[in-house]
Amino acid sequence: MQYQSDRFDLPDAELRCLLLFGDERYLTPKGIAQKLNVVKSRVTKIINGLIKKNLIQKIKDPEDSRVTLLSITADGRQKTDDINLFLSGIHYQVLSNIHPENRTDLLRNLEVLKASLESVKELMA
Amino acid sequence: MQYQSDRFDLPDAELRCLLLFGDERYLTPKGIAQKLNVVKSRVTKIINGLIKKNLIQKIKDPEDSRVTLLSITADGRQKTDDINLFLSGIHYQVLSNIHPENRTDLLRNLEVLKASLESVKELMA
DNA sequence: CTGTTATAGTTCACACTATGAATGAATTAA
DNA sequence: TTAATTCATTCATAGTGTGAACTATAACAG
Repeated sequence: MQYQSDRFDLPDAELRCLLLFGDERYLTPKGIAQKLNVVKSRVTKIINGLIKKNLIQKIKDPEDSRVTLLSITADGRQKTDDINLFLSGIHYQVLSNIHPENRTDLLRNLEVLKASLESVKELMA
Repeated sequence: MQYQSDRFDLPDAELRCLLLFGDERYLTPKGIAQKLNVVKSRVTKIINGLIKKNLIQKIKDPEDSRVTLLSITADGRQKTDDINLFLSGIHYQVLSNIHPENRTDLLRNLEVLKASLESVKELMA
């Protein structure tokens, strides 16, 4: 993650947040908090950073003035495009280093590991 | 890691640091910095936390009074024993959730993934 | 032997991630 | 129309981490 921060002049959390706008037109702090799995007050700070950098903008929901609607700006769109391009490149490279005949096997094994870890996590909750 | 912190009343970094004393009798801040892969000033803080909690202690190296020798206390030893017991339990559970006939396969695949990730990391350095 | 030069550790300012309590504002429900 | 709920923000707090400046000690070179 350090790479991304340095490369794109964005703290890690802001980068992750910005990328959420690829999927949806408008996001609310509450929704972002859920997606990023952090608390709302944290989202406030992240958002402020992105607004200060002119990557997203904020309007009030006309339906319910308690809620804030966040949308990405043109600058922000440019930035996410750059980031996604970079990430795709990495993903492609990682993939190309793994022989095609090993890939399904690898994925299956990762699932096995994941399932095991999650079941232990269950036990501890 | 959150589990450990809560369970053992130790911040993550302090826990990791304390566990280093399983291997060696005396550690220096410099050596700890290398093992934890952080900067020396960070180690100073971590160490102070552990000393305050009476888990490690500090003496001056009689050979070279620039260097500080850190060693674990009885309390600290007790704590590491607890932690290691807990960790062993988890490791055992994780392992027991993975069918023995899959284990070597899993390890092999993780190596494949690791190698791939590392070679990409190389490219970017 | 004495002045560099290097090494070990600390302090401090800074940046970032994250939580939770308290607050203000708007909405919903009784 | 109160009362309860919801949304977002602010603030205090805790933690991880870096890097520059500084102190003290040790090693080295003339």
